[in-house]
Amino acid sequence: MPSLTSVLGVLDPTSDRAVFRQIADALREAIDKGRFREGDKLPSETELVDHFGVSRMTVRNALSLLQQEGLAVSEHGKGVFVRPRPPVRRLASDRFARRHREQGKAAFTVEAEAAGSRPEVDNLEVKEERPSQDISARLGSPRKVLARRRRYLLDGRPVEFATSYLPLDLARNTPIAQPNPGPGGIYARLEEMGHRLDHFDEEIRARMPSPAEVRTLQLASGVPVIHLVRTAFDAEGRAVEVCDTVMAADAYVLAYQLPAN
Amino acid sequence: MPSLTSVLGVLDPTSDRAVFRQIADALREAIDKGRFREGDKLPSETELVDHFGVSRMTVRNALSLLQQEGLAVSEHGKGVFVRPRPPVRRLASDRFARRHREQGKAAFTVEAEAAGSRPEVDNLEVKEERPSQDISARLGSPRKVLARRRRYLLDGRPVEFATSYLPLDLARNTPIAQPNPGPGGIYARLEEMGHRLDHFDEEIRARMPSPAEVRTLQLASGVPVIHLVRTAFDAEGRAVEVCDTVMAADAYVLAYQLPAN
DNA sequence: GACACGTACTCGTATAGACGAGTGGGCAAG
DNA sequence: CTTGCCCACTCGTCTATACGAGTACGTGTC
Repeated sequence: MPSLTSVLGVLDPTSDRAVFRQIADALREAIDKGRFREGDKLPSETELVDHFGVSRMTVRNALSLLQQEGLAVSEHGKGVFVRPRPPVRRLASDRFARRHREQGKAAFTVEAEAAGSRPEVDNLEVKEERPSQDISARLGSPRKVLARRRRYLLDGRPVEFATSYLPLDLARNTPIAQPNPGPGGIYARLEEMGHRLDHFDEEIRARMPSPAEVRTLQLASGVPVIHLVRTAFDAEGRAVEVCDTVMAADAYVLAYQLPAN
Repeated sequence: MPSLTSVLGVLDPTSDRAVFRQIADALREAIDKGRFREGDKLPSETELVDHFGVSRMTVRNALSLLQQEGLAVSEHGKGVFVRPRPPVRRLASDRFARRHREQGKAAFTVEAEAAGSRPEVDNLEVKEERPSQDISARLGSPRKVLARRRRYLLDGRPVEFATSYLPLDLARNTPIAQPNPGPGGIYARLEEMGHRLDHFDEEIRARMPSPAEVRTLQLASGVPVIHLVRTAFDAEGRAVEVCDTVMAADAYVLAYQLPAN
């Protein structure tokens, strides 16, 4: 195996760049050049201390930088590893087209199985509650809403946490208030109930996760979340559902098609 | 002014939660509750050291956590501040509709001025180059492409860095190869040249920025980027342009409208 | 008043040391 | 062979100290 010097080079003591940044640069470059590949173990803190002749805190600063950048993950007792790129789930903009609703299975399940992954849904919760100000405004200020919460996993890994909100007067005592709303999901039920869906508005933000989100999505540090809020409108222009979704950003690509006219 | 204890509480020595996490929790809670507001200065490291009775490194670990979460920013020589939420630029999915192209000014300029901000474009670069593998595949494998790079700023703050790629056979010796392609931008020129635009495909990812992106977008730590790749197709189904855009995630909300059928 | 300077405060960087805790392999006892 | 333990190695947390560098402000000089 090649010497650390040939892989990482040495420090430039004349540089005004902070030592821990130089070390981070060296590691980043080695990763970019493929000297360390996805899942590979980086040199241990002790090895880096010996190689660069610096204190351990300096090395840890460097490694911490790489983790903030999402390039590396540390595992207690094992080492620091080049962060593997998980398989990406692609969300196409036609995923809510009526033709997809008419089959039966949930969209998430169908797509995941087509991609060769094992889908799971957990943390199911359906309850009535008072809406937050934001949700309330989007739904036309209902006094109470039905909230449907669930978490989606691929091959055991949580990738998405979503909550649907529906005005209570619309959802109470319907299949939508059941844990399993039946084939085609709540959009199919809404249409059966006479709310022909017209269009969806989606708003997309990206940000760093809250500590709670880190827990429920088991996020590595340096992984942002995509926050998507979708509002469903029926043919009369009424907002009939708002779906608030937080996704692990390293697991998703969102795809949209826009007409040019 | 209230005592630090009433704002931040005290440590729980019996807790198994790491001290620096407890300190971060206390600060986070105080921020959430509005005890510290946007732009407010947090207690200095020294004050926190005195208040919690811990060493400075522990306090710095806590503050560093908040910065990674995007909740705080530090300024050398001044202090650590609650990160202000910059005004958000909203990108609607109809922003490339033909009717918007027919006026004249660049979309960015028009929107920014409408929102009361001062728009700027800089770092203009137009050159011919060999496409990367990804760009090449999206454009139908041209040997060379015209690359148009520019950076967008709002009120002096960089918010977006974009590169447009066009097959060279299509763009060479046209207004598109000029630094300023004229009213309506390159999409207007493409249509004048007979490439009637049919639709756009957009792919959206979110991730942490590279060090180079941190520089060009002057990103605070804890701010992800939104990476958007748009491909423009003409009526014959040919990909005539790919636009690769990196946006400061805290400056943008992307909005899309999807039909339900 | 304008300017230079010193000083106190801020965060940034780095060192050295200590102990805790998770992991995995080897070795010895059963 | 299996089980259980120990040990070596890993990263996690925390202390204590030191100096550098950017900022703000007051003070004294011109």
